[in-house]
Amino acid sequence: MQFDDNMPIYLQIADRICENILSGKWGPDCRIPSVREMGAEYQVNPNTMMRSYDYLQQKNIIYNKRGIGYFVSSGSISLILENQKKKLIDNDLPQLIKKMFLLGFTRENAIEAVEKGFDEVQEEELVKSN
Amino acid sequence: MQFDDNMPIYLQIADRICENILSGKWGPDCRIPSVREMGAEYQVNPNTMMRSYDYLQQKNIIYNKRGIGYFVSSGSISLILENQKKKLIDNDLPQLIKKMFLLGFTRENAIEAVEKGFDEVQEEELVKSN
Amino acid sequence: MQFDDNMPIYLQIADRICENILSGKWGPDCRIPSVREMGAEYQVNPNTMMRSYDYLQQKNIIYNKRGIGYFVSSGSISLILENQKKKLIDNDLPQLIKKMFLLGFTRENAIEAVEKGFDEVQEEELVKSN
Amino acid sequence: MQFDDNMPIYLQIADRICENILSGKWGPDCRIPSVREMGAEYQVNPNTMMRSYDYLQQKNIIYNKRGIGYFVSSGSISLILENQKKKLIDNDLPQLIKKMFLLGFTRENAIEAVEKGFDEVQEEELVKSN
DNA sequence: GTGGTCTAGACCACG
DNA sequence: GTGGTCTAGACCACC
Repeated sequence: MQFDDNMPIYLQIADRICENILSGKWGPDCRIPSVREMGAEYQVNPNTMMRSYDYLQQKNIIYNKRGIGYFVSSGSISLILENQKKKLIDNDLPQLIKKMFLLGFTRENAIEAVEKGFDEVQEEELVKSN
Repeated sequence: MQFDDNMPIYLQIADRICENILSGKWGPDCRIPSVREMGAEYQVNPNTMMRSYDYLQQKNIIYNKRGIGYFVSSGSISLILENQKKKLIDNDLPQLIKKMFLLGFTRENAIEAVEKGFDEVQEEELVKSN
Repeated sequence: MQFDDNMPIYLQIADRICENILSGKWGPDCRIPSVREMGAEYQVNPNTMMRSYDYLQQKNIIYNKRGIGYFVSSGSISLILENQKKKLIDNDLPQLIKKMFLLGFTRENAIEAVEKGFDEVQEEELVKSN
Repeated sequence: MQFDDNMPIYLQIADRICENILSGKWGPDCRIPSVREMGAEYQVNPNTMMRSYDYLQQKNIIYNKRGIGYFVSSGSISLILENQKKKLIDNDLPQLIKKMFLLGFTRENAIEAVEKGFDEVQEEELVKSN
């Protein structure tokens, strides 16, 4: 796997794990691979892997059974979505809007652009689902 | 000034300087404050300030006259802005909107969030200009 | 059974066994269930169960007849309990009370907390014995 | 410094730092020694030291200024006391009470013992303050 | 100079 | 076998 140099590897891996949970690869209370297995898969030191697990456990997305391994929490999916939503609203969106503002977009321009963008995405998804 | 912990301070300051240029505070070939003055204003280490100027100079947004100071470049700016605008509309915005869509935002939710965000930015900028 | 994450499981089980001995469920020289039976009851790995027995045997609380099973020691227990009681009154309790005092508990707070705690334990044990 | 083998070193060091804050050695917004300095003092690897700081930052007891160091949070003292109180009520006290129960203390015995212990501590502290 | 991340390898308690 | 802790040493971004 390729890693983006602008973000810690352990966070990128945590994101990947979240994706796997969201995609249904690992359901609730499913055991995820051990630190060492996962470390081998991502070609990463077990310590680094451990950090990803630590991080996810701290966020209540996975939990630990001692001597056995890590497991997906039952509420994990909603927690992940909540986290992502929070990040989007608190960081991504304001950042983009500020950029638009500085580039001379008026309030109306901005809204219009979003409406247009949304319609396109909606249509795209509609097509995909057929 | 408050800094976002997720981005280098020198880049955040560079952004602020760009804003000031865009807002017309500093016109073409206008001398901008010295590293020390600016450093004092933003309560930041002069080294950090210097990095911001370095970065902007590298981007041809400001230029340097030795022994005198830094000045706003004339032509390059609008070109850079055009590029940014294009990139924003073609990449950043659709990407974000898609993300919102996948996270369950409805068209109305999305527009509402953008309106709210825009108003906040607008107000923020108003405050800053006083 | 629920386990406390801050203590080894085998020690927690050992405690439970001690409780059962104290409560009279298993009298002196009474044979206690096999490692497998007990492991099944507590839903625990037989290895872990074995560790509990090892630990208790080492403390002379139970003894082993090869090929037959584990048995409750006769004389040693009451002596051990006496020791524990002494240690509790002389060390553990004063230490905890001092801590409470330093953390701002009043005499009334402290007594109230103990009463509440005692009632909870009592109820818990009542439930368990059913 | 001597470390207790039953607890991770990084947590023991975190406790020591808390004590130093409580004792007033490091007031609010005071910079605490760097990871490397502290690591040298406690004869511990900087990574381990970092873990202590991580832990305390996560608990909002210290905060970080990038490139400068770690600083004591303003609300640190009440946070520390709160944590300790919580730990006492949730773990230490119930554990002790259970022990007392199993050792044959009645509710009245227990309360009496606590009253006696509290009075002794109170008197002790009175003497010390003169 | 500061913290932050990563690796490599070791040891341990626990199941 | 599992995770958890610790060390040693390296490299990096940032101030």
